Amino acid sequence: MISFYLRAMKKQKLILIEENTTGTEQKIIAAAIKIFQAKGFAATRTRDIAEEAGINLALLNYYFRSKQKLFEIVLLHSMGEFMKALTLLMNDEDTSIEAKIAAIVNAYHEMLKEKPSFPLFILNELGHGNHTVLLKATGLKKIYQKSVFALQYQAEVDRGRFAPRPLIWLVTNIMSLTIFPFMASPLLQMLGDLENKQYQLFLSQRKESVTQWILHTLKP
Amino acid sequence: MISFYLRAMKKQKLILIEENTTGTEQKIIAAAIKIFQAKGFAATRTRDIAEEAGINLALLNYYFRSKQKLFEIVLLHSMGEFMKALTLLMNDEDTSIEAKIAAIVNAYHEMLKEKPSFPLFILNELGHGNHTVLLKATGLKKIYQKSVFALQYQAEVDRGRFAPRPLIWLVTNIMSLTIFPFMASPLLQMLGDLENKQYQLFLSQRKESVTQWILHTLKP
DNA sequence: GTCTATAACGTGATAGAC
DNA sequence: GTCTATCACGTTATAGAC
Repeated sequence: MISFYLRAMKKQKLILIEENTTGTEQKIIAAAIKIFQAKGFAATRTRDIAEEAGINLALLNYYFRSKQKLFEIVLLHSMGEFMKALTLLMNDEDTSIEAKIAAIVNAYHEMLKEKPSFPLFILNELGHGNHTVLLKATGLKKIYQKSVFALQYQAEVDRGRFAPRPLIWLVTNIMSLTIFPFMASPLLQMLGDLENKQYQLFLSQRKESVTQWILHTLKP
Repeated sequence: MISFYLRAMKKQKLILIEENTTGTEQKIIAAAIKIFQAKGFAATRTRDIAEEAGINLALLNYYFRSKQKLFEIVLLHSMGEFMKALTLLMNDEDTSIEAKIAAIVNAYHEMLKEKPSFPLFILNELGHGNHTVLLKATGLKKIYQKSVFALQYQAEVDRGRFAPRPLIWLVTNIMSLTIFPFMASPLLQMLGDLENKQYQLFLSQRKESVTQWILHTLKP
């Protein structure tokens, strides 16, 4: 996975790094992913990353020139992970669009159960720095606009089964309904007076309804 | 507004500060709100706040003992602003629950048009530090659980018009559908290939449908 | 209350030995 | 490639004059 994004970045001439990453390099990247995602760019100290990787601070600067460069690799990789569910499932030739939506909702739930801090990290960093360049480097837009999913959606619109709106309406609703409840868990847990386990249960029960709600938003 | 929260914090013995805030104190708080909300705790330098307030750095530490203390005031105030739309509108005796939902959706849109970075700031800081204590200090839970809105909701559930689920289901959907599109604007703008103005238009057009979608999620 | 000057500390990055 | 030691700088916080 990582090498894929390194290749993408190389194409964009954003970084100059060899693909054949050594074991140490991998360890550092893995540690950086963990710490950066948990604390964000500003609150992260390169010393923490080095410690997590079990290596020395100097070595970190030997492999990656600076904190910023290392961060860009992490952000790009995170973006890829974050979009993986979407992009992979969107190009299944054999399933209906309804089935795809259900699969995407499910995939996001599985991922966010493991990494609830994921979307907050990405959206936060995307909002702060000028990382729009990086966004484009992932080639996300193309994958999204030329997907089987997009074609199926347009076909349904043409047939009059879906309201005639740009695809972004649907994607916005899918993400809103699936991702936000994970991002806002501290707030919603407090309001609903729910313990961690109870909140997890709420989310999984809710998941069963989400796909139906999304499909309803498509009606003309 | 600020004094209200200072009073709340005083009750909780979290900070020791006089209510009769001077002009200078207000200027510092206003500056702190602006900078902290824009950049988050870690990325903010007290120097920036002092400059924004037009005063000296030492003065900032004279009024507020530390960066942390000042931040807690800002976070608590921000929480209040963020929930204001919800809590005020939830206690209108004269409107139906449907009208309340529409009003809340509208209020959030108005607020987020002005301050799009608001929710990202709050959720991010809430997720990082141990600010759960602060959350409780706002007394949000009581306002929420004992509101007219909550009573109306329960009445509709008892009458069988709404599916028998805890109120948190509804609140989660309201927030998800209204707030997330603002938080994820860099990502969604890129995917939808929309300029800033086009994206604003998308959001306002979308708003017209959101209330209906929310009402649909209530059906048994 | 408000300022200047500075202390005390933390952090990113590098020099240089091995 | 990997380490120890250290630099150079920025930042929070305080001391002390006015």
